Amino acid sequence: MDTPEKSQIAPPVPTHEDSPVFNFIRSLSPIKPVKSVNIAQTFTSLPFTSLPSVFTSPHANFHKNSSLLQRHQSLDPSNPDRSSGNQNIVCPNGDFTNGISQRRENSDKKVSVEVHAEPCKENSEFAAEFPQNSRPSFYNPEGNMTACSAEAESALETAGMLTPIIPVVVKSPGKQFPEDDGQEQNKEWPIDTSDLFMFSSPNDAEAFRELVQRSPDLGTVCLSSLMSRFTPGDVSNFERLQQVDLRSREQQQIEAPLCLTQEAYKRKEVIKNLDLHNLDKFLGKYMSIQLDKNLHNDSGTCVPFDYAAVPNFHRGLRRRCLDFEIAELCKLSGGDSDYSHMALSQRDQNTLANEGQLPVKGEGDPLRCTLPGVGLHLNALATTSNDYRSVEHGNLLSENQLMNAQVSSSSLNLPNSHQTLHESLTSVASEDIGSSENGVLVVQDRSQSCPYPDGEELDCNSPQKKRRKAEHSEDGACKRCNCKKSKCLKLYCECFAAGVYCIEPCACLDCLNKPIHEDTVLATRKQIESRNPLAFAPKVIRASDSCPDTGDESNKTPASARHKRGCNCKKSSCLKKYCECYQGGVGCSFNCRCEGCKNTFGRKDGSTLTGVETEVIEEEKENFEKSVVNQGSLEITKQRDSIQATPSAYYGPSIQTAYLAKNEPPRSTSFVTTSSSSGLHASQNQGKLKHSAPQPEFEKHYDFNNNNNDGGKMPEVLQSNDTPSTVIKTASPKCKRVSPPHSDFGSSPPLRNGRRLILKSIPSFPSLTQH
DNA sequence: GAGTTTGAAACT
DNA sequence: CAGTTTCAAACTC
Repeated sequence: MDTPEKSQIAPPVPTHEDSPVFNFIRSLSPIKPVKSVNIAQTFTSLPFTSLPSVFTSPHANFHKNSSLLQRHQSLDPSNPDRSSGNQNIVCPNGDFTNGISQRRENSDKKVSVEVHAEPCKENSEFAAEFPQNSRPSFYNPEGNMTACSAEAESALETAGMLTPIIPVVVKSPGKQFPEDDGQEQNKEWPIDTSDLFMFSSPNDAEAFRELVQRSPDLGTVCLSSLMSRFTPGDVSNFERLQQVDLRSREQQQIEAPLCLTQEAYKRKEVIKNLDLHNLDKFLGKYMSIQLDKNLHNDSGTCVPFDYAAVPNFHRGLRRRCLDFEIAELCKLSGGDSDYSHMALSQRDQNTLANEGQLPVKGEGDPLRCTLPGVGLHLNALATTSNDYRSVEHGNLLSENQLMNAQVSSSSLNLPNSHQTLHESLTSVASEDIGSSENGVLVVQDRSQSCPYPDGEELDCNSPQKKRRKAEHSEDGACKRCNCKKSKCLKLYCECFAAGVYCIEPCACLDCLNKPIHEDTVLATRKQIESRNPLAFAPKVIRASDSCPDTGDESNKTPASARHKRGCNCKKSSCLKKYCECYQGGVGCSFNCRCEGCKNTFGRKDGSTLTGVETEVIEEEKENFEKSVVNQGSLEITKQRDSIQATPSAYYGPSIQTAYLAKNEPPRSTSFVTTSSSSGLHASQNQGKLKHSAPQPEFEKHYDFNNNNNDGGKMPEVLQSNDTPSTVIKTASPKCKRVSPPHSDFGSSPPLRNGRRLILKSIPSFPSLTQH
């Protein structure tokens, strides 16, 4: 336990009154270390000039949960004695428990109070999982940390701190941490140092913290800056992570100040239930980078978090999409697992739950101010009002994403436990990372971030804006509805149909498509899916840009895709957006039952356009494509998102089993994936499919008698990504379209160009059915 | 902005 | 499963 180093660093302190801790405590005169609300405490002697803005955030109360309270000497210049002599504290027994330590740098410049947590047996597995290179390093590189439990505790108690102090961690860099030698019974999680002090107001507390953060040369202080803006759940998980990390800390010659709020401690049981694998990695890397940045910046000064510089976490995946699914997912994974605190503080979540979305307040955050539709992002955070079960998939951030985005966030929305989700998200290319007002990280699809160029406020009530909205809201992006009677619980509602919650820009009435009505939404969704398993599937199955065997540029045109079910236009000639094919930018196919089809993207009859007609149509097409720019990639993204964020694998049925359930042989196929998406998509999809349903079963329920392609051979796509495949029945409730396999497409212009429709994957779609 | 048209969704 | 109704988006004025 006791190592020579420890003795050298921190000789025992004879008495409590004379102990460095006691002196240190006394030096903190501005703060009366008495837990009594009756005692007015001031911070007047501290040179902070303004209240930290952070306190206006939802984390305003977070000082209670702040993990680390550290002070620089300069905090209290009136106590010169603090700077005298080395006052390292040695933990007499060196037990690796918890505690408070006074820390003094060799340079005698830094003093900090740190709370350490012991390694936790229950976390040992995480230690193994946690990559060494991603372990957090919240340490001052040169810091020699020692700690004392008994002394510190006694001293603090002597000083009048009534808050129980928990045993202490002793650790010096390079020292061996003793194994958890049977002290489990004594194990308690350290309390928040904030609890050791009473501030006259939260502002004081925060000001104190802020002040500490400004200490120019106290690198580790930055940690408090970081930690102070975590949600309690973040902190608790982070602490847990650190506990895990303690075991191997000696290998890295580092040590971390551990911090754990009482609240977090109370949540220990909850934390225990979490699979923090992803969290660990995420937090580890994130913190590593953050702290490394903070601790090792060139100037040697603490780098405050720049909220404005925080990229938008909400861009990248799906906005409010799939809240339904995640809610369901959480339910499936055990409703008692509290994922919520990983994403939002309770306060935040309450706000969310009550409003269906987070209030859009961009104060102090230019980014948020300027981001149109930020509410959309926040919508992604939709949670249940009670248990916060919902965590948007988009919240799952891969460490890669985080790293790439150079995260500088104050608070973390921690990923949930689903490794698969995590993995799937790591491959999302179009993600940015940002933070909400609450610092909640949300990943959102860029394409769904309503990127109105002028940053104009969304107003779906304006026809022009509506139109533009539509342009930007293809395939579920930025859906905004105007429902009056459907309560946004029918497919009439674009939001609902797109699998997203309605948000502020919606002009719907009596909307039930909100997180607070999650149960209703889910139930309705299930009901609809029971009627039509593909009801929430992408309507347009887009061709891949990676069709290897064609190289035909036209393959990338909308004509290479098809509406999964086809249209039924009578009067619009498939030339207006009434036509779903046209709206989706795809040509009509034999699946369509339209009359007088003049779809410029491809007529149902496959008639060839020539001469002027072609030119006109091409022009039209061009214009259209401008309006749905990136739609192709969007579609891919969407499909990928669908798979990633709400893969049917997570819930069950979906397409793979849909037909099985109906015992219907799949017939023609509007549901054709034309070498859909990218290989990524395909591969992922396949992977997911494997998860949810045995491949053979999947194959069994689709008609692969593709006449024009493989003559009924099993599509290779099911074996590899490059295989042509075929047609899948659309699963329209009414089976409206039963087209013969696909010579149809062969006759259509796109196919005539040599494109082959390849069933690379079945776009996933939300399926809530539990299995 | 109000009214109309349109076709999908829902219902019978 | 066809016919009808409902619905909301698209469109027109």
